[in-house]
Amino acid sequence: MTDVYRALAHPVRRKILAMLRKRAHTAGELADAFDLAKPTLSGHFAVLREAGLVSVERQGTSLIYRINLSVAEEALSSLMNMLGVGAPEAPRKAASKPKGRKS
Amino acid sequence: MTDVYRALAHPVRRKILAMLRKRAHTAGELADAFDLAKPTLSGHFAVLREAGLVSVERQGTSLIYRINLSVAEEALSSLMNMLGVGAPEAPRKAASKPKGRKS
DNA sequence: TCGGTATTTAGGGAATTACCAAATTACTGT
DNA sequence: ACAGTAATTTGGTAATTCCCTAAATACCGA
Repeated sequence: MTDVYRALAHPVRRKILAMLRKRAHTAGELADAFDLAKPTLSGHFAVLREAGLVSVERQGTSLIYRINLSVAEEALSSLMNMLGVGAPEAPRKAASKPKGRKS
Repeated sequence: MTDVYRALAHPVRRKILAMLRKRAHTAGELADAFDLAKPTLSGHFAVLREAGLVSVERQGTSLIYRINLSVAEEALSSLMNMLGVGAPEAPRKAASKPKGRKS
């Protein structure tokens, strides 16, 4: 679980996950979305892979990255459990945003 | 938000938050729960403070730490939003089976 | 004000992270 | 086999993280 939080701790990696949530992307497509060298992005991909947050499949010369939602949701569950807020198992209704009553 | 994820990325800090969810603790009580030197724990407290995840109040010679649930829940919301979990606009994409986990 | 308790700050070392350019691997079409 | 495209690995440096011991700060009671 530490690997997952660590992976989420970098803004570039969070943006990669957000892009992958919409659809799968090749490594090159993802790399083009950032103003960083490709080896740098390749390193970020490796962190996401090691956390289990993405999976990869070769297609010709390209590598297709996909988000692994079940792992990401586990992190979410763990966080919710730590905070003692409602579980995601049965989100029947749209969860309204918490209104903050303590402060 | 990066500060919050960064703070969550260390197991000691996550355990501190879990302890604080049950009740407020002094710095010394928290430090006693770990096999680490007190200055090390003090550093972890500082990371949590800078992320806004905890607040602190002096009471005599002790410092009382409390979890700041609203900030933690904001991180939760952000994560849920990033994953599209519990959100009204879930993508209806048929998830193709990712067969290979090459690693 | 002095001594004791609680906690942080200062300073330093080992390990990790983030970034880049250059080299390498994997695949495809000819 | 050769050249071209896609992506990773290698090797290097600067910045950051994590942990420690020692010193400083804040508070309290006598």
